Amino acid sequence: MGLEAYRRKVSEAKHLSILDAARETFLDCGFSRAAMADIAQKADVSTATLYKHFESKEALFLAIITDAIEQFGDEMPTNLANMSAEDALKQAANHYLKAQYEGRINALLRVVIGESATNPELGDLYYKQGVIQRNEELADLLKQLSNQGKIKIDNPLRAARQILGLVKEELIWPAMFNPKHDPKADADEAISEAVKTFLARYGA
Amino acid sequence: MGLEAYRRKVSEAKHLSILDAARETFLDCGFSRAAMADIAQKADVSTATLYKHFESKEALFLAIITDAIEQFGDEMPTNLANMSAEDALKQAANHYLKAQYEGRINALLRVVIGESATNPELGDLYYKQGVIQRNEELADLLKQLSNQGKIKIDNPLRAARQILGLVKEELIWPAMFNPKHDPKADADEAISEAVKTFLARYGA
Amino acid sequence: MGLEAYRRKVSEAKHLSILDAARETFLDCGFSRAAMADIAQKADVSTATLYKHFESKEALFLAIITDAIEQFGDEMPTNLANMSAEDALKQAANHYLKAQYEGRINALLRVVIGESATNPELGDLYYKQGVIQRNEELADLLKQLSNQGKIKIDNPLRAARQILGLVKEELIWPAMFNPKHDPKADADEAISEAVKTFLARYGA
Amino acid sequence: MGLEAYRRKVSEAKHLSILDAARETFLDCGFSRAAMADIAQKADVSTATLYKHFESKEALFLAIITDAIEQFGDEMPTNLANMSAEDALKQAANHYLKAQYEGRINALLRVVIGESATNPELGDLYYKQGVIQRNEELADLLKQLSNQGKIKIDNPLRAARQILGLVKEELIWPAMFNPKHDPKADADEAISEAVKTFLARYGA
DNA sequence: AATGAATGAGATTTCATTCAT
DNA sequence: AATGAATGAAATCTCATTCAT
Repeated sequence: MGLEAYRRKVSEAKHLSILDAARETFLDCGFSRAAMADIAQKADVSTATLYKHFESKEALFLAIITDAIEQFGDEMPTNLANMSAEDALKQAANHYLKAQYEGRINALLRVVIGESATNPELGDLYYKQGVIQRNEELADLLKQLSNQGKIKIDNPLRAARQILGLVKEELIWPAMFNPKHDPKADADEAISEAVKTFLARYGA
Repeated sequence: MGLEAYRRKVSEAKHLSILDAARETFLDCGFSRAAMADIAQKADVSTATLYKHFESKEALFLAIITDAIEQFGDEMPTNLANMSAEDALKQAANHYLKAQYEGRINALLRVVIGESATNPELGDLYYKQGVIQRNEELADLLKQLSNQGKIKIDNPLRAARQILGLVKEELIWPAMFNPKHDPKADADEAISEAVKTFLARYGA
Repeated sequence: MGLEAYRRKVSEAKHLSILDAARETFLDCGFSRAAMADIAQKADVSTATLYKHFESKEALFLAIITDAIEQFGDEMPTNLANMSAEDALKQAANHYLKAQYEGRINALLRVVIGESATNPELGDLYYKQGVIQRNEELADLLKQLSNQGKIKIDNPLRAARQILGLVKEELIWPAMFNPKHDPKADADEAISEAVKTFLARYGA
Repeated sequence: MGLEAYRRKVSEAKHLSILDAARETFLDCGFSRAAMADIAQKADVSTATLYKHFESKEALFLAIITDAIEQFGDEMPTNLANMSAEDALKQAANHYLKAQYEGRINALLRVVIGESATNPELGDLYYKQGVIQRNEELADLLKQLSNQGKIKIDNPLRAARQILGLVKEELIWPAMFNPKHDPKADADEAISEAVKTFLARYGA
């Protein structure tokens, strides 16, 4: 079915172009300020077409969030366990940072947090799939390091939260208030200090 | 001028009542969803009066934020230096938590973060006055504890950020995504663990 | 309170002007084709003002219907019982007709009937308040005539429906399909014939 | 041309399926609320095909009405003249009722009446072909009964309207306001009473 | 011939802000 | 000074109709 395949291809292209435009708009403007007409224009379709693809502004927003969440997890490097604890932690932190800034996850976070007051299910979804799950991935790494005797940990999930807390406070939290925040200057030192504090307690 | 004084008093009362109503509305609904008409009704004034007191919705919102910021700092207990480092840190953390939850600072944070994408000056203001400044107050405490030989710290501001990061990750961050989050169950243990990690590095 | 009174007067004037414009528009165009913007323009107000007075298109429509229904009943002349049965019935029929055509009740009927498929409560309301109630008023007249021995009736409500059926089939039904239908030419004869048939059965 | 014949057959099948779907939709929802996309879906064709068969929504609606009108007249039983006047009239009334309710003519009527305000030609068409013509069929029956000396009538058309008016007022009119109206309970008595009044004037 | 996708035009509704008294 | 009423501009969403394949 040449026709059908062609149509599917075009439709998928439009779908992606809409998602891109919506993502950009929502992350730049937040949910309320984003206008469906603007999104349509950016995606080079009519608003009617927009509504053929997503049945409401909320549905479109949710699709953006869900999409973003689904792409989490690919970011954690896998062979960290072959390194020293210090190097593994630093590299994990760097990967995390890169994803947050280059993937505009910080911008996403701002919007989700801003909407959480009036849309708690959204906040819940993001927290469970976007926050806790990533914590667990880090906890897995810590468990491996612990099994290898490189660190000593009894509660890996809490330990994961602790090192994340140390890193986020310096490198993520400021970006919540400033969309142009650039962590480059502070990153290495902040990560290094976070790891130092972490290992002061958990180092073997 | 008894009459003039009376009028001023009434006007000030209205001003406060507007601020209260606006605060409640903005924190519940976020900036965009909050309606000036609702605020006026809650404050028991007309919309026209609202605009006599605040020239725009943005100005009103800014006043709320500024007000909130001004009331920071009253929360840090003063005589912590007479305690053990552990107790002082725990008590400071508890005070911080109490202010965040009882004063609805978490709700404020959600809104400010949500607005920071489109209103960076606001984010900047809040971050400088509302975040950094409180960090510095905590840094002062750490300095005192350090001077008394109870802890060993070379960079008090970073240390302050570190303990705050440890506490916030467990007790504040979840509330960003869930307006009904209640930290009571976890608070003591989380604080205790944060202090433990902190002192593992900085304890005397 | 001069100001308050003035405002009330202006507001009531606008309210009436909106009702007039809405009535005209709904009766001319039906519910779906009537546009709130048109109604606003005809009433010389903005659409926003329209929505200050009536919270939705449906509410406005319902107000029109309710208003119309409330004005029923003033149309039945009261001293018919002093006449011959024939004259009384003829005069009642004429009054009925006049109300239907001059008051645009036929137009109202068309719209209500058209909406009844998708809005059964509306149909129910109109049937109970607008149809049955008027039947009962006519039944009262018949009862009086019967008590005076001018006619012989055991079931006044059915008799009322019967004479109304005889009249409506000739003079109202055609207007349901033709907004410009004018009954003048046929009215006298149709009424006279209806009364003749009616009295053939119920005449004393 | 076997292929062409096949195509014609398929096309005719689609035509009928469209008509069915449109009839159902229009009668359920009225003209404005009926959506062409829904009709297409119900008919299992694309909207483009819909427009190949009917050039506009109005044309499709008109086709439905015209179709319905064309099927009138098959409903009047033919051998009524062999009965007593009373039985013939009762049976004619019953047939009429059955067609109205089972054939969804009442639903059709609601829609046509609702549209007559903005589409007078439609109302005119229906009134002439759908109302007057059926009246004339009944008038024919009355003429036959009259010729047989069973009733005495000088103006058969008016007499037809009269008996129809008597019946419709009780059994059709209520259904105009209530799509779920069921006449079963009242039908026999109402018809019997209508016939009684009719024969009081016209009985031989 | 048939279709799924696309859209322009328009619908209802909302709201920050101003105006007349 | 205070207000209730008013509004322009814009938001989301719908739908009859057309187009590219």
